[in-house]
Parts: sequence; structure tokens; C-alpha cells
Amino acid sequence: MDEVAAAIADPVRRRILELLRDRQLTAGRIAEHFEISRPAISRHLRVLRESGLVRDAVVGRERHYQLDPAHFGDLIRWLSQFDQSERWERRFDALETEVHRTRRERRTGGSPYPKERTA
Amino acid sequence: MDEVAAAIADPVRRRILELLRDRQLTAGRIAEHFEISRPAISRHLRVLRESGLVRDAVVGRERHYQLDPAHFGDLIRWLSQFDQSERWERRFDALETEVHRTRRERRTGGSPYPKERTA
DNA sequence: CGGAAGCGTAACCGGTGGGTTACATATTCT
DNA sequence: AGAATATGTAACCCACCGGTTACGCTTCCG
Repeated sequence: MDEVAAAIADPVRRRILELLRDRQLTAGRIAEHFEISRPAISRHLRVLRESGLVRDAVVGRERHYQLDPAHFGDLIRWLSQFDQSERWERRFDALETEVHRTRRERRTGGSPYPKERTA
Repeated sequence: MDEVAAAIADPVRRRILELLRDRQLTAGRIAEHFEISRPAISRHLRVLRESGLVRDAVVGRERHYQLDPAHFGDLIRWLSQFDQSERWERRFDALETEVHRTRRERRTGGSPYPKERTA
């Protein structure tokens, strides 16, 4: 996971990941989006490869790069442990209580909002 | 968000964040957990402070550090866009709307699916 | 076969990051 | 007031990172 964090720290590598988000690209196509030299891109791609965030497939003289979404999970989970204030918990709690309330109402045959309806 | 990614890239800083996960600590207490010199820790703390991941409160001659969970969200969301499996956001949304629809229908006495509307 | 195309690696180089020691500053204790 | 405590800053050093140019290896194509 250390490699993933390091890989993500560089802005060029982050842009590469964004480029690969929904399409597959060759090294050359990726390089076209940047001003820096192709060897520089090549090394960024190696870092991404070794971190596991990206996989490559050799096709003739080209190399097709694509995301490997599996390796994002570890870092996401690590970060999430600090993010207890994020609304997930609250949304979950809200949904949970709503479901329970609905079940209770079904059981007792009462209407959804007890106070506004008697029979 | 660039600063956050850079802050997280260092293993010492990641351990500091873990230390601060559920308790508040002074700079000295934090430094006790590491072999490196205190000035080194002090600079790591500055990086964390400037990235917004951590806040400090001066108490006498001590500085109490604590997490600022708000700033983790941006990076988490950015990472999540790549992780399809972590795509339970969509599943959750679907479940949420489903539950709400069910309750609404019960309340109005309508049938489960609008297209079957009795009228 | 021979040149062009597509990529990666090697060697080099300047800037930055993270470590250290020495020092400055503010607060607490006696 | 003066010593000890808690912490940050400054100056310095070395290792690593990210950039460049030069080069090597395959693969495609005339």
C-alpha cells in the first residue's frame, strides 16, 4: 500500500489514472496528453505498474495500459477509517431507522405516520 | 488535494495519522513513538497541518494535535471513481430510493408500482 | 531486407524531501 | 529571577525523484 500512496502522490500519475479511467490507452496515446518527454511518461507508467494500479498488455509493438481497480481498495479503506464524519454513517443510520419503522408499522397494521391517521 | 496526497505518501506521516485516529496527542507524545529526532517529527506535523489533515491547539507550552476528518473526503472520493467494486455508492442509492418509494406508497395507499395506478 | 514506428532503459543532472545538530522562543517550576 | 521543559525554526547534507538526451530492442511495412 506504500507503493500505491507514493504512486498517487505525483500529479502526472494522477492524470494518467484519470485518462485510463474509462478507456484503454497505449503508452503513446497517453504521452500525447502531456508536454513532458516520452521516457518520462514511460517511467511514470512503470511506477504505476509496479504499484499494481495499472496493468499492461503487449500488442505487437504497442503496450496497452488499463486500470487494475482492485488495488485502489486498500488505500480507500485505510483513508476511510479517519473519515467517520463522512455522511455514510448518517445516511446508513437514517435508512436503517426508516426500514425498522416501516417494519414496525406493517406488524402493528398502523399507518406510516401514527399521529396523522387513526383508522 | 495535491497536498493531501503528498502528505499521505510518507509512512511516518501515515503512522502519525493512525496515532491520532481516536485520541488527541501532544507533539512530544507523538514523537515518543518514533526513533527519529523531534525536529523531524515537528516538520512532519507541519506538513500534515498545512495539508489540513490535522489541526493543533496551543495549550501552555504544549501543542495538542488532532485529526481534521473533513479533508480526507476529497481524496477518498477521487480514489473511489476508479474502484468499481467500491461502487456500492450506486447500490446504496438504489436501496435508499427503493425504501423511500415503499414508504411513500404505503402512506398514500397506492400500489407498489406507479404504472399499475388504480385511479 | 532495411527503414520507420513504438517503447523501454541507461546515464546524467538539478531540485526537493527528509534526516540531523544547533539554536530560538515561550511556558512552567522552584 | 533562573533553570528546566516543550516545541518550532534554521542551516546543512545526502538520497531519491523527476526531467532530459542518447541508445537499444521489437515489430510493422515498403
